[in-house]
Amino acid sequence: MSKAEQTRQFIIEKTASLFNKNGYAGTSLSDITAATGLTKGSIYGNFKNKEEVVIAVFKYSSGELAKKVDAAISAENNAYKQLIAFTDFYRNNWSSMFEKGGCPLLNSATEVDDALPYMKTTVQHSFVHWAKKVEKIIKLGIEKKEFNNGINPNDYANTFIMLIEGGILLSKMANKPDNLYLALDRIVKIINEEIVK
Amino acid sequence: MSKAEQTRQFIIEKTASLFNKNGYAGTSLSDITAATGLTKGSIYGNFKNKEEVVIAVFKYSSGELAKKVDAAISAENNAYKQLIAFTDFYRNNWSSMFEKGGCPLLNSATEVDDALPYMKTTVQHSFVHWAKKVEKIIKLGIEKKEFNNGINPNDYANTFIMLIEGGILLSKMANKPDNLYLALDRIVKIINEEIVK
DNA sequence: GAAATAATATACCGTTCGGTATTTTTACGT
DNA sequence: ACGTAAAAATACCGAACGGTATATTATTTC
Repeated sequence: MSKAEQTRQFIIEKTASLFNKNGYAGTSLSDITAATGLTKGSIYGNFKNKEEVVIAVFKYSSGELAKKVDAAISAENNAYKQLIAFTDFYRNNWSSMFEKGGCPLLNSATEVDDALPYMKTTVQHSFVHWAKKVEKIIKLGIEKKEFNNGINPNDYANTFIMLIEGGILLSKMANKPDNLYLALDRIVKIINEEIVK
Repeated sequence: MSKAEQTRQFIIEKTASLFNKNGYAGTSLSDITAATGLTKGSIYGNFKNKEEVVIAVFKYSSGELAKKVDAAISAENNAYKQLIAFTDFYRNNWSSMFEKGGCPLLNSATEVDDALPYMKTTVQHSFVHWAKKVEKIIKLGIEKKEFNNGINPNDYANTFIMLIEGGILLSKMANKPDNLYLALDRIVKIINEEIVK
């Protein structure tokens, strides 16, 4: 990794929670220089403008989250355990996520949809990709005869995502994980009562 | 209503969807003067600073939403019908809500929680108030023996809110109401299978 | 280790930011 | 209809904004 690539990565990592906490419009270039200890010249030597930083940071933040979720899921060897591991991931990691400003998909989605058109498709893809991941587990469960085959995997995937994002929103607001836990319990209930044979 | 009160209200109404679409940090005073046709002098004659506009606009936006939800609910005469009317409200009004930038509670919550401390408690109260409203209907249903009495009204109220906010988030991102409908269907299913006797 | 190149810092650009005295206009009570 | 008080427009403030040309300092490559 060249010096430039190192610096680029350094900027992205130091800026990630800044953007996630204060938003894209709420984070200035001076905030970025302060957080990194670098100067504007250095930032603009590695990114052509603020937009490019925003996009790179979102891809990093959502990518890191996806990687961790994937790791939790792929540690299990059947569809049921994988779905439970998926819910457990949020049960175990909400605290560190909240410290970094919450779910980057949730935060970016609300800021982006009307205000930053250049980011909207990127965030859209993240949600679709997330749903596809959950969907795939459910489809695997159906294939392996673990799960009922009359169900709609995409609907269940989206239901889980809505519950998780809603749970994060309410828990973040209340400064306690109760509602997120409630949402995760609801997901587990749905898995046991409607998905599993 | 004095001229000043009229102007104040005019500014609030014209600015509401601006803030809801572009965020508080993403909306400048020039945006406000452009939207109202007024000058900075006039804005600052009616509000002491931008913060005060932000607070007034959030109270207006969330208040208008609450009024409409209340109207939909109070048109019904029993707890079950009221809960269904609550879900139907979003089924019937998502389109106009999306045009104005989506749910002001959702949008404000994500921007506010780490960045605008002076707004956080205000938004928190809105969520609590919302949950209390739904909770009250469920409690009424229990009192009137319409609903099971072993259930936790607060948990169900929060589950519904999480599903609605998650549904709005995903539907707004996808530019179609499918997932919001899915969330609302899930709420109805819960009402029928777990709440109603 | 020196030359070439890449990366960072400096100093500055024009613009927009939130905010404010002051003047002008409008609304209102009599 | 007129005088007064309230409201809105004008013109401006310093600071911060995103961005850039140039100079300086590291880092490669031979």
